[in-house]
Amino acid sequence: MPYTGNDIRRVEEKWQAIWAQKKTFKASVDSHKKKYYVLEMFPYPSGKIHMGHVRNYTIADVIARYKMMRGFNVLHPMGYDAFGQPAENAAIKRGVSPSEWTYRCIDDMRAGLKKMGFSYDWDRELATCDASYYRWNQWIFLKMQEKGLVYKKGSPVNWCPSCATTLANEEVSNGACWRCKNEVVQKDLEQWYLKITHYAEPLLEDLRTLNNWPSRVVAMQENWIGRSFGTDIYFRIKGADDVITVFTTRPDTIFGATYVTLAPEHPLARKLSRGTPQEVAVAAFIEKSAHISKSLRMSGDARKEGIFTGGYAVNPVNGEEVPVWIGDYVLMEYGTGAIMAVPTHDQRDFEFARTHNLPMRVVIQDPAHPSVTPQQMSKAYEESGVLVNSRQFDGVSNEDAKKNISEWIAAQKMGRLTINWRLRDWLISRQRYWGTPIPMVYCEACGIVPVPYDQLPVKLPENAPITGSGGSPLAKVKEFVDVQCPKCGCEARRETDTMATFFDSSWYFLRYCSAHNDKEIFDAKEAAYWMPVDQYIGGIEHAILHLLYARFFTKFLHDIGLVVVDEPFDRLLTQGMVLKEGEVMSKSRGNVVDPDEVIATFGADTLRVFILFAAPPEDQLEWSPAGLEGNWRFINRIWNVVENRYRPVAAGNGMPDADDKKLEFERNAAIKKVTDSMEGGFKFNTAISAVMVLMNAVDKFQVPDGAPAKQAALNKAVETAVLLMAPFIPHAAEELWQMMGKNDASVAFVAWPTYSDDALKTDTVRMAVQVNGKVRGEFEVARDADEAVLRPIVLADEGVQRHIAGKDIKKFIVIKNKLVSIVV
RNA sequence: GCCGAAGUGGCGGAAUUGGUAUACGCGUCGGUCUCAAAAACCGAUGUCCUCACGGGCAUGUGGGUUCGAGUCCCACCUUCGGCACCA
Repeated sequence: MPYTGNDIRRVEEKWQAIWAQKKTFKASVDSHKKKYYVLEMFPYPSGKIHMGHVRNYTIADVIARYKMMRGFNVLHPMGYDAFGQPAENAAIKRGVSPSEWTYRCIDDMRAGLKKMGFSYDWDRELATCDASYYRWNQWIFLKMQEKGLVYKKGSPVNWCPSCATTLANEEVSNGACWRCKNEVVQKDLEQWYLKITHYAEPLLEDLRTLNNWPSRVVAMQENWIGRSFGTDIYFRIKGADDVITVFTTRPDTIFGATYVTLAPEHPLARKLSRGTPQEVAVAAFIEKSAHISKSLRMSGDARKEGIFTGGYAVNPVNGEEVPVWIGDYVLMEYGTGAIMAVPTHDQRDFEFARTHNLPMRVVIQDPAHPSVTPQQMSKAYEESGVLVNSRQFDGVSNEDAKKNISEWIAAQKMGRLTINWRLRDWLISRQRYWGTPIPMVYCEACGIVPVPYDQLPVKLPENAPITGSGGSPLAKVKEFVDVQCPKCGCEARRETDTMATFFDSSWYFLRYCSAHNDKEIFDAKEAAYWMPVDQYIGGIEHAILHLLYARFFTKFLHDIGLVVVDEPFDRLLTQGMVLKEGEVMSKSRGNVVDPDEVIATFGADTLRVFILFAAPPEDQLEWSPAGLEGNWRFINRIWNVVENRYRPVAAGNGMPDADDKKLEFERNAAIKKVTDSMEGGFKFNTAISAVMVLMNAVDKFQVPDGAPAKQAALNKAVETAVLLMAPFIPHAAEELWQMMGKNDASVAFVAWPTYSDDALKTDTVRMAVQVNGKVRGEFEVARDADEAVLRPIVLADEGVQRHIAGKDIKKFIVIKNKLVSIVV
């Protein structure tokens, strides 16, 4: 009977019920067993699970189940990243409270996850919107505050008008909001920040230890943190006490600095113009720059607008007085907001200088044009060369000069060596309701006061008016806002912003270690046992955002002595997207395939096999109904063999014939191939194909009536196939294991099959013969045959003779058991 | 511009890391079974020349190393992703 519709549902539901009832996948600390922590990036509960979830979690589940069979003590938890804006949008649109909507979605997600048969320890399930979870967000915030890593400051921030909230730098991509894709604007606001920059160095350096992360993720984080070594150089203002500090990575060009450029926002920009004829024009220019959006100002074809301040600065290396300009291409937020301009050797400065008719001087000689004058140049010379016009450094290569000049400048106190980071502190306050309240209180007398630890959690009130616009909803909840100052007891008011939801997900992997601890954030001993996460799986979209924040939190919690490790995720796998007709599945495109419908016809096991077989886990995956059916057929073939050909038999003890040996070879080869595929980076597609090859051999293998030895050989091969497939098709595997009369409680913990190298050594091998690099023949010869044996056989062959007849044999190369290469 | 990943049949993709390129699956074609169809099973399937035996050409392009290159080296091309007026 084929394994179809109702049958599949019956079997899958049966085993899901058994796993739930017996808590088959409950994990607990066992110091005698080696642990393995498998984690997938937990979902935002927005409704039912989709194919992206299915792929992500199937990958994780197969790894978890494989490791169980390998004897590891596996922790495989699941939870919900439950705070966030969609819940508020749902509240506005449907009139349900964010809480109600979220918990309803969680129920739907959970049902979908259970239907897939994932091996979670459900006792560790958590949702970040539970007060039992977010109180520890507040706890971490206060700890960070205690350690000086939290501050509030007013400055220009990223503001998404459509989401009506601030955004972290990491949440802005190409000037657009990561969530709604609308344009982000700058706004001056006072906001809470976490000093992630305090960890810039270890966050960058420790990337080198993450050898099991995809190199592109490492590269992306490197780019994001963006360290550049350089030199700060002090330019005194002529006729004033002020000093302009410029940052440069090209101190070798200092003698070619013919002017200085300030960002429009630079504090000295306006000041320098005071009392000069430029004063009015400068004020107008600064005003104008302030009103141009950042993305427009930074856009590719920028025009290099600027204006002379009227002031002059002194180049410390040669005492030269150079004009100070304001240029819109200089950014206040990078370096010092001021640069020394070297138009001959920096393309941007070159364009600016040409536009505004500023002086230039060549200080690095282009070997191809040794006597070129600035007037003759059509662009800046940014390559290497020898210094000229640079006094005592003339004749030095610019590579050496970088070091020599910067050290000389530092020694002369004309500047100092410095490091600049691209990474900015993490803006975490959001003007939204559905998030963790920031545990701070404003008191007239005491200022900003942290909520004492024993008053946690600061609970999110149920009844805030949510409109999606017009400031923090919590500000309108009087009972929430009004509070006594924890310090002096006077009337005070609570902070009404909530935390960015990336705060919640920055440490959830630690909470899983003791998910229901209500005394501490987590049990340090449990965390010491389970951490780090051995294998983390999730989408590439978190390459910077979540993965950077989680690393930051882990380092902080390590530094305050709570966790042993200082990197949370040992191995990282970023799964590819699921496409249909070449496009990402999405509601707006109307090309989504509902996992439920697939499960209803073919079962979760088929869906799992399809999604793993169709492409390597990191690659994009194209949805294919035909492929899905092919994978269902494959499961059916195993099912049919167990049902129709597997017969319990007393171990036969006849001599194995050639067929038996062949089957035993295939069985061992399959074990080796599947094991290697799993160990060598979870190449599920080749693992499954190896079992397909084994099943092809099983199908060909004949068992005549009354041949117990042959029956036993077949049984052994079928049992192996079921075990090798067990991580992939957990429901069918359990059922088949039972059908074969095994009485293990669950196939999930039956030991992974092992292979013997002896069985893989056949008596004879097929070898190819090449003549002058081209394959001209094939031979079946005894294993390990050497040249003495091979030479006569090979040379006698007609096909080979045809190509070597009448020619001298120059070389006769034997690659044992593989091929013979003849050169004539 | 800088950094990262990748280019293999009609399609998804294999290739023990320098050793018989195209495993496995999908699709297509042919066959068995059937009144017929579906399902299932069996066989064929890179491409060109040849009735055939055979042979030529094929892993983005062009070179190189080697008895032997999808794999190593050099120079390109294309695609995807990240960063970017970052001084």
